[in-house]
Amino acid sequence: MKIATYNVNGVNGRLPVLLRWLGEAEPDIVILQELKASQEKFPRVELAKLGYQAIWHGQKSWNGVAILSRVGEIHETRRGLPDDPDPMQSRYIEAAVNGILICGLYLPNGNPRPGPKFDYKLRWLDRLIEHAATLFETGLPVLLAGDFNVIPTERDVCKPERWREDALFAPEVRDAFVQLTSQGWTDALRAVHLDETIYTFWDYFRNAYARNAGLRIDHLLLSPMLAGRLVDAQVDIHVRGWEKSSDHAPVWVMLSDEPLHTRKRAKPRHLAA
DNA sequence: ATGTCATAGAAGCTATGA
Repeated sequence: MKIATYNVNGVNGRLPVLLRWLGEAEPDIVILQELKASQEKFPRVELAKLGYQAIWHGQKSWNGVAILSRVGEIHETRRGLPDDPDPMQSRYIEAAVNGILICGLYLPNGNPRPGPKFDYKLRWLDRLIEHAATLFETGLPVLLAGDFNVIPTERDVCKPERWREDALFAPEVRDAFVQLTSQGWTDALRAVHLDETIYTFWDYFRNAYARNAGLRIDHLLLSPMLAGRLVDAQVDIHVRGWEKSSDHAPVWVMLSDEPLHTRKRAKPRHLAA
C-alpha cells in the first residue's frame, strides 16, 4: 500500500498538477494540506473521476486538510485536535482507512518569531504531542503525516545558519519534534535515507528548486506496527519542477501487507550511539 | 531586506500569509 502526503498549496489553483501526479504516482491513500478552499469548493467530482473518495475540512482562503482513498471507506474519527488551540483553523483530520488510523495535519508556520503566531505553533505542538501519545498507546497501526513546518535537524536544511531564528528551525520547535518522535514514532523518510540530503520543500524565491536549496518539513511518522511494514519512502521531487506546482513535493511510503520480520526498525535519533 | 506565489475583496490593484 502506498500512502502519500502532499501540501498542494491551493487545491483548486493546483488541481491540474494534483490530478497529473495522482495519475502518475497512483497512491492508495493521500493526505492533503493547504487546500485554501472553503468546504463547498473542494474538487470532489474531479477526484472521484480518478477513483478517489475523500473527506476534507475546508476553510476559506487558508489552511484546509483532506484524506483521499481509493482502497475503501474512509471512517472519520475526528477533525481538529482535542482542546484545539484555535478550532476555526482547519489543520487536523483523522480517519481509519484500510486498517490504518490516518492522521493528517498542517502545523502552523509560526513566523515571525517571537510573537503570537510562534506561541500558537508551540501550543499546537503541545496538543499534538499529547494526542499522539494517546494514539500511540492504543498499539494500533497509526500514521501521523503532513506538513509539520518543522526542520528536524541541520541535515534537513540547505543552510542551517540562515534558519537559526526561523520558526521552522527554532530550538523550541525542534525539541518538541524530538519529544514527539521519542514516543516511539519512526520518521519514515529519514529511516530509509539515513545519511542523505533529502528535501520536500523549495520556496519560490531565489530559484531555490534549481539550486536544491530546500527544506525537509513534510513528514510521515509511523507507529511500530507500521514501521515493521515499511518497504520504501521517497519524495516525488520532479513534481516540484512542473509548471504551476506547489512549493512542496509529494512524499510517500510503501507499506507491505504483512510485517517484515527481517527489517530492523529505525532507532530514534536520540537513542543512536 | 529580499524574493514568488495564491487568494479575496476594497477589484482589475492591494493586502495578506507562507
